[in-house]
Amino acid sequence: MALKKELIIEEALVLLNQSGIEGVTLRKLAKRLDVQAPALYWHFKNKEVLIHEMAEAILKKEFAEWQPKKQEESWQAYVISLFVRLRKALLAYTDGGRVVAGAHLSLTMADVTEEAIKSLLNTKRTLYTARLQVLTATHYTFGRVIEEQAHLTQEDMQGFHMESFEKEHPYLIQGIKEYFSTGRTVDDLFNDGLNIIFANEL
Amino acid sequence: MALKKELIIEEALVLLNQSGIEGVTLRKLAKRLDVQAPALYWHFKNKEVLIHEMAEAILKKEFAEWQPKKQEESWQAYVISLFVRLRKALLAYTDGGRVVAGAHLSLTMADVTEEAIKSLLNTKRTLYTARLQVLTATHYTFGRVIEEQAHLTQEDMQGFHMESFEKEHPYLIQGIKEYFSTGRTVDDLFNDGLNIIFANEL
DNA sequence: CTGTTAAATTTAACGGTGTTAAATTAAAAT
DNA sequence: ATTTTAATTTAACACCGTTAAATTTAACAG
Repeated sequence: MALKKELIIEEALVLLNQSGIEGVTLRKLAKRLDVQAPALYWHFKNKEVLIHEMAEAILKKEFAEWQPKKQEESWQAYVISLFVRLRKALLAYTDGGRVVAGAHLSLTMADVTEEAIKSLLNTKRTLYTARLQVLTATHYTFGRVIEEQAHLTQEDMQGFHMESFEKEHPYLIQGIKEYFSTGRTVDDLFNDGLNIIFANEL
Repeated sequence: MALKKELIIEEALVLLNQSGIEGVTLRKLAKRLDVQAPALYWHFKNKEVLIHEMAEAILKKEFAEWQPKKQEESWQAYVISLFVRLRKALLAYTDGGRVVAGAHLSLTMADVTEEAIKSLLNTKRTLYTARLQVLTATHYTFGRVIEEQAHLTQEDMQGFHMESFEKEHPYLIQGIKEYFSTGRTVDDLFNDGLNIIFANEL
């Protein structure tokens, strides 16, 4: 039976979640599909295109249905929820941030952006402000998730002197301690960043 | 004569600027240094560590000397200038954004963050707000630069229908046209994003 | 059912990658 | 001068993306 593009991407995503973007090799993917590696080249021009379609698939999982604004919800809250969903989509797969950020010209991202700008126009914002805030939030979200997913191993910690680091970065340390003591989560922190970006209406 | 770590990284950066992160291979780097590839393993545990040190070097080029706040400059303007410099540092090398974002636990980044937070404390901001805004700006800057450096080739454009895209994303298109017509540059756009993030003092 | 065309996959191979182990040379220290 | 340590080379391994050509599978026309 012939391979289906859908199936290939689905298995590639499984591979992605198992061992990250470096674990997605054509030979491993082919083995998963009970096929030889070059067979994949009938379906994709090259690996880059495959990754690109994986990125689109990751976004589509979250933004398949549009899930409109609730009655009691403000337009701003709705837009923020879009970016919360974007982050959720990226976090759903290992290295999801890097994978999707590397995929240029995503249609789904364009849809999300358009929806966000359009929604903000129901507030006092000008088109320029709306677009600017949405663009800023987009880059913020990607930068955020990419760092979140760049988990630091214990190898990174070796040769690292906590004492001197604490002495030279007191505010940084205090901020981190404050963060842990108040019981705030990384999700809260992400949300706070979004609220800063969308705080003003002009 | 023995190789010097400094020299290795410097040549690696040349290679990076010549052909991007994928062009940085140990064999090519070794050839540049008139040496065999495995010789590099005496100086670096593995390639990841090399990339990590390249990232640190990229940041150090911009943040070697600290360049204090000018008299007439506000503390907020000074902090913004720090992020302008961060972007400049990342843009100075091909794939600089990806390279530095992938390097976990950078001391220079910690220094910049600390300086930014400390500076903002000279305004009405609380430590939490200062830290939050700096963190947001950091992720924004990385996300921004990574997208800026993910230049889309003409291959990406193939199979892309501009007409239908324009119809389905009118605000996105209008924003882009507006952007080009007013003569604003990508640098202006980045700046506007920073101004949004640091707009409020609490 | 047959012959033909097109779709899909396999086999074999190429040049490249990071990395390791062991042998070897170069430099430093005793 | 001899021993020890630093630095590099040689050779090889397992893996990677990708291509060309041969081959199989499926679809279609008479």
